Amino acid sequence: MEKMENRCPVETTLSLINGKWKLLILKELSQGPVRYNQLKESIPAISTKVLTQQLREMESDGMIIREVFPEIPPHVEYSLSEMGVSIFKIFAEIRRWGLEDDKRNNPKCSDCQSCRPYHL
Amino acid sequence: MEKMENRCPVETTLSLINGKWKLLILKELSQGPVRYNQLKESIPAISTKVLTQQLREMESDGMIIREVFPEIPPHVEYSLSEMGVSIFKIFAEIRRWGLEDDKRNNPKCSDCQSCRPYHL
DNA sequence: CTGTATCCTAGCCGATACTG
DNA sequence: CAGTATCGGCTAGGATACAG
Repeated sequence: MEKMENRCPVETTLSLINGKWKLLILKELSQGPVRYNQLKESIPAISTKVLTQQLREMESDGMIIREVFPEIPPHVEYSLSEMGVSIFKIFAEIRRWGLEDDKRNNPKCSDCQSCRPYHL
Repeated sequence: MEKMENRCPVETTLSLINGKWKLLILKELSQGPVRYNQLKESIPAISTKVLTQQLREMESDGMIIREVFPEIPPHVEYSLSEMGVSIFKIFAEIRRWGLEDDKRNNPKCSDCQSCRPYHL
């Protein structure tokens, strides 16, 4: 799913969250603004490189907002944009579907490796 | 998003359609049962290997049904299962979201390379 | 007609070290 | 604290040839 080549709203929408960690990031930010290292701690398995990468993509997609406080030491806060909130709600819908459907025997979200405290 | 390791309904759901062509296949099947070569012709850009691969995955995920008619030459029909229909509807919802949101300047789905006659 | 079997590539992702 | 820079592995997907 390349970003600029597909013209399908569904694929475009899906490409917005198709990084390996974007849903998780979305979830973390849904609690309110979070700093870089807080994110890193909430999602220990992600590397700094990939975390930054995904954050940059999400920012340029307009899903999240990156606010820099000109202090020393550096201080950066990430938060959901309005669009970030609305797409997050969509995936709450999907979650509902995923849970409803017993046919697929979905184990309830209990111990995603980096997703312990909350549920998507 | 590995299939058997994640426990998140959202990720599980997304993994169901995270092949590059699965949405397209879903769409083709939504019109009714289709034979292998019909699919290949509707989606010319896909290779036989990948087409078969994705079909097999979708089948084992319970989204589609593969029916073999014991004839010569071989005759195989693919169709949506009940679950396939229901997930397809979800992504119709997403499409609606994608189209509503002008902020992302979604070009209307007009000329996906292999997605001409219908819209997702 | 409905697929396998090979071989190959691009891009995602990770580990680790380093920086303003 | 909030990131770059580098190197390198893995795997989904693609091209092509062949088979029952």
